[in-house]
Amino acid sequence: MSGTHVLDSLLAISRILEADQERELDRRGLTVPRTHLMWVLFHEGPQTQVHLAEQLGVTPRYVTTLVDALDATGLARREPHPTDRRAVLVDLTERGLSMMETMDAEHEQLGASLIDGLDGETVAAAIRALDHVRGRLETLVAEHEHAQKEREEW
Amino acid sequence: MSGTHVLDSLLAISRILEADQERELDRRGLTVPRTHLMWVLFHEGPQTQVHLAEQLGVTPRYVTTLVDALDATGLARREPHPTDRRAVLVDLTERGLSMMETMDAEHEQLGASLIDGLDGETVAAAIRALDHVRGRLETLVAEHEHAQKEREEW
DNA sequence: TATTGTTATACTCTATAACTATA
DNA sequence: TATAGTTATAGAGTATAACAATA
Repeated sequence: MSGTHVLDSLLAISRILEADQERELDRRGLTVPRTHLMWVLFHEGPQTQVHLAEQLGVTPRYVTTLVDALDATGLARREPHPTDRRAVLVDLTERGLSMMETMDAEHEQLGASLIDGLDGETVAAAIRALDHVRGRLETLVAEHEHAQKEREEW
Repeated sequence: MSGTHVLDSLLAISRILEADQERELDRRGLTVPRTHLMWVLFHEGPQTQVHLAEQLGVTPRYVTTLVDALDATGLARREPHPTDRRAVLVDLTERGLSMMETMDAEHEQLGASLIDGLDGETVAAAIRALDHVRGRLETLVAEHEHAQKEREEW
């Protein structure tokens, strides 16, 4: 009963966060996967496309498309890899970097404003519960993946 | 600081829930928006396409595409509207219905299993916090929308 | 021979604009 | 004239398969 309440609240919050994020990105002419790619560059520095594909959980082919789009809009660029002539290093441009800095600040601000008005104990309990839920979910997902592999073997 | 923790936990949980959901749907040959449409039919009964478009927050044109796909896979069907010959009523087939029943049960089970192992007080505090966060988010989104409208007026 | 990235192709998500049939 | 749904078109997300250049 209350478990369903927790799940439904989480799903509702997800939907709102996602919709708000998409609207904010749209306003800047960005899209979710492109921003995600820039986010990785922002936090981990220049990367090869294969590495980006792993980080983002998408195919290398799709990274080509994303980088093409970011390049065309002047947010990222390809540079030659210093030692491997097959590979390129993708990096943020000045404009891409300053955009990520702005978004990073907004992220912090949003986080603070979410718990604004809640007492410390409730926040602490919520953090405990969220961490627990996250752990449970990771276990469940692992089980699902296991079940799927078994299925695929037949 | 802890606000960012809450936000990051929520985002991480969203990502996991979404990825897991997509994998489960994929396994059944479904997609997220098609399932969402079936979910509405399951909970609210047969609907016109215009009404479905409103419920799902998409264009009527896209509902046509979704219903076409569900029809082609035998999960939903179009029926003539009893009084308005322009309109159709979309309804679940037997197979669509039983699929929704299965998913509904799994949803309940997932909810229960998420809080499995947490004491009642923590769960209560988490629910309080989540409801608060949701309210804050709704306020923020409304503010964003307001700001956007102002921008558009110039 | 294995790996990096790209060309070719295809399906799904989603929108806008124009149109048909009916209200 | 307004509304319900569809044809036409298009951009974005995403995948697989085949291929080129380089390791």
